[in-house]
Amino acid sequence: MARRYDHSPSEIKEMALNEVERFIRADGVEGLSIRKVADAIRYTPGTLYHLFKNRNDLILQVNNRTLQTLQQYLTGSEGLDDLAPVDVLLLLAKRYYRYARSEPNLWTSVFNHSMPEGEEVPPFHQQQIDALFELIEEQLEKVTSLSGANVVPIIARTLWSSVHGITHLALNDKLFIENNTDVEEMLELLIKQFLKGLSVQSIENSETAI
Amino acid sequence: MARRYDHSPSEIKEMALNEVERFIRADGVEGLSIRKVADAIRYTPGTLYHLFKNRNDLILQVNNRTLQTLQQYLTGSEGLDDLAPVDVLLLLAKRYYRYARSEPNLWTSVFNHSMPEGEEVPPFHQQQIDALFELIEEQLEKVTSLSGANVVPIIARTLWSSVHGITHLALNDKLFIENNTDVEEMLELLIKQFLKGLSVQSIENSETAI
DNA sequence: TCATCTAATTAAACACTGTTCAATTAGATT
DNA sequence: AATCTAATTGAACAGTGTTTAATTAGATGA
Repeated sequence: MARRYDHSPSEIKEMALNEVERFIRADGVEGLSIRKVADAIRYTPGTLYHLFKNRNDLILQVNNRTLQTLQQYLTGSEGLDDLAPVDVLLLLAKRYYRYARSEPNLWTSVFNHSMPEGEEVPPFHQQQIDALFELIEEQLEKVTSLSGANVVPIIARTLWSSVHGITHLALNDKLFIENNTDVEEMLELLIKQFLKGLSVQSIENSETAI
Repeated sequence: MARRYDHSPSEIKEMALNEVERFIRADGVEGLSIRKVADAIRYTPGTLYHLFKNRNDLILQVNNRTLQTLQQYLTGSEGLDDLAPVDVLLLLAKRYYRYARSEPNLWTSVFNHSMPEGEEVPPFHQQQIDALFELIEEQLEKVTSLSGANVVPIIARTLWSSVHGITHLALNDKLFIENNTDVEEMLELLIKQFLKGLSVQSIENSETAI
């Protein structure tokens, strides 16, 4: 059988990606099998290889979806506008962690993924990640002591990588003091101390104790 | 052929783990194949399954080795004793990052690893990770404003998770502003601001600008 | 309407993978 | 020398990603 036209190419892509997402959500990237995906949408592996470059392509596209969902999860239900920048950052950090907790396999798939040797992270994916950092930059710009500074992108990435690190270790059970460690408190600690540190610097108080 | 006694069980284990390490170092965890390991040490997969529980067991034991090496890399060549705590933390952070850069696949194997569903991180591995955090706690204890505080373990994990996060994103090319972003400067920024924030708090300056 | 063309789809093959297990056999024990 | 035991093997099972030649449904042109 050939040229069934049961579905348009983009319909098949959509169906495939939905299934890939389902498999990753349930069992992580390791639980993803092209044959199973093909079965689920009632096509064969060959058709998938016609529409996607390879397994990695499938994963990458679902990862991009996940980043979009995450972005919405972070910005959604707004009400961020009338909060102080610190509090917005705090809320974003907690939401970042909560999303990771709610979709550990999808989140892990995004951030444990790395391109096969020689291949570059495709631009559409880079942009999606940059968009995330922009949320943080936006808030940092509002902190008077930093507005207009061209260090903002670096500060944003430093702060957010830290939030990311706490989330990453917590999710992989590598953080334990006792198992009731409150991760959200750690996020609060991080953001408050880091921003306090920044404000001190800008107020020219550099040589305080330690 | 059976009961060759060419090598003792622990010799075979040692040889196997050396090969596993070689494969992970070269091609990452995905490049690891039990059959290839067996071939390399001139035994068969069955023998490996006699000495190890399964593939995950192999990985876990090499990951533990890696953590030991990392620990040595961090503490080695001493000379840390006559530095200020901040500077020790700075040095440790940079070494952490540099080690990750020098052995990206081994480092990634440790921190992207998670146990199969239902299984717990074995104690010997937990302890190895705790030992890492203790290095940080040790320095934080020396910061006068914190000595004796029972929050030290949490502060240590917060700070170190942040260092970890920066390293993690940098290693997976998810940090880019421009590709010449200086990661070590970010680590410096993080640690300095975070510690500055802490000292401000302890000096009772809580409500400074922002 | 019918032959031709084209591109979507398939089945089959290739070279792998982790894991299990019955059969073998080298060396220790009696 | 016969028996026992446990280390080691080979073969089998049930998968995996990927490539390719063959098929064929539907569009195109005569």
